[in-house]
Amino acid sequence: MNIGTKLITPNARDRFERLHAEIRNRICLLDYAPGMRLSEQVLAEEFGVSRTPLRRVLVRLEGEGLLQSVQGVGTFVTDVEIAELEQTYRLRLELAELTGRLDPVQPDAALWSEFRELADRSHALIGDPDPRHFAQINMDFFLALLRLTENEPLRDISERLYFRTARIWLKSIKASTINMSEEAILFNREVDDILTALQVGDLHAASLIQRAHISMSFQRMLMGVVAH
Amino acid sequence: MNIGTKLITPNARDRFERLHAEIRNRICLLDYAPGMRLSEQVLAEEFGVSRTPLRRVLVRLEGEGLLQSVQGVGTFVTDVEIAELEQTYRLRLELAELTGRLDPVQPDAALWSEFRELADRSHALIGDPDPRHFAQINMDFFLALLRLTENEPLRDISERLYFRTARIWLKSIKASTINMSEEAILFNREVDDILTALQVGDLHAASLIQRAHISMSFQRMLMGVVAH
DNA sequence: AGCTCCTTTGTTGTGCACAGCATCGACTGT
DNA sequence: ACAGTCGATGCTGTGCACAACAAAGGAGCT
Repeated sequence: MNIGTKLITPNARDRFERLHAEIRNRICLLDYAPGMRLSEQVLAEEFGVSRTPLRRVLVRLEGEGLLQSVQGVGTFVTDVEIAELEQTYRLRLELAELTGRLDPVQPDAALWSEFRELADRSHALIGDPDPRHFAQINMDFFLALLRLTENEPLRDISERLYFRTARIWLKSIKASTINMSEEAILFNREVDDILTALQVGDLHAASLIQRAHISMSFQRMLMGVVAH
Repeated sequence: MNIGTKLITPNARDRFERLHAEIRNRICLLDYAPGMRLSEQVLAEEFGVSRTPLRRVLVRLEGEGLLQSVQGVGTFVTDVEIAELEQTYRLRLELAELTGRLDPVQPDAALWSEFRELADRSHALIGDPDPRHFAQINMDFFLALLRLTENEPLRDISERLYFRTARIWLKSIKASTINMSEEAILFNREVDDILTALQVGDLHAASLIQRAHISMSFQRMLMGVVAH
């Protein structure tokens, strides 16, 4: 069976995964902004399925804290309170460090080439600071770093928390386009610093650098919120 | 509106929560053992609903890693590989310690009375070492300790990981009934030690004690697995 | 004018019938 | 006797029609 027919004839599970990833991406990239109402019928028609399988995806996303359905009213993209956002970031700091301490694994050839690509993409970002590109690269880089640990539960919950808060970070970045270039430069420094640590095989150092940058990123985000 | 009518006329959301908690409990208390097949139709009839709302619950539980549905075959209670179990326990150790470090909050009167009740229940366990009672008390104690932090994301993921692995611990306890009494005594010591730390207001110490006991509990569990 | 009630409209939630799929067993050809 | 095939069976997945529900708007009364 080639790839073409696989795309044309997806079984139930694959279709579910596709829809899930697609809608999650739209939420995380702010195509669906926090507070926005989603129509089950419209989404179902767009994806060419009935409401039933689509609802399954929405239920999953509700379990992940990205959506909330209210009978008779609608399905809404969740927002994140500043208090909970701070708690999540403090937790993510600790988890980032754990990534370098629990079941760390040296990157293989495939992961290295992915890191190199990410470095190129992030460099290109300085000249063209598009918020959406920025968010996508940031997400890809985070997910790539997660592959440096073999601890699957740790990966799961780190991913979960990232998807829950990344869009709020993106929202604050978009709110102040002046800081976009500066933010892109700082992100490039983060990527370079972490890759340097990885090149000498010090995964724990890499995770500490990541931790520091997450912390600073959140501080800048708070500044931005206060300034506006 | 009194409680009676509320129980008779539950709205959709409450009903969902009830079914979710009920089935999750059955899985965690081994009423539904790992590998067992659940029938959507049988469950739906038992709870007096159609398959549709029940399936919503099952989808959520699948997202939490407790179930897995396969088209044409059935819905199965998941098992946990020994490798993943070890990873999860190592992660839970760290999270337990974080509970005492991130947003700790002193227990209020209600929580204190709950702790006293738990101490009584765990003492009663020594004379009557029933695995199911043991599991229920262990779970209630864990959830009570979680209320010592105000960090909601931390509570969420800790709960999640607990529900995922608690049943495996219970399974290994049930496999060797000889160790039940000994295990109950050790659990009582854990409760007493932690409550002692809480009485002097040292939440971080309490979390470190919990961490130590989780670690030792897992070690004993590995011994039991090797012995059988 | 302002308030109340009711109707209308659009949404998510539910029940049911059927499709898709995997498994098992019987049947048939060799 | 045996292997392969085909059909029966029972499961989850899907589509559709309708119920439950909440919000908005208008009619009618004070």
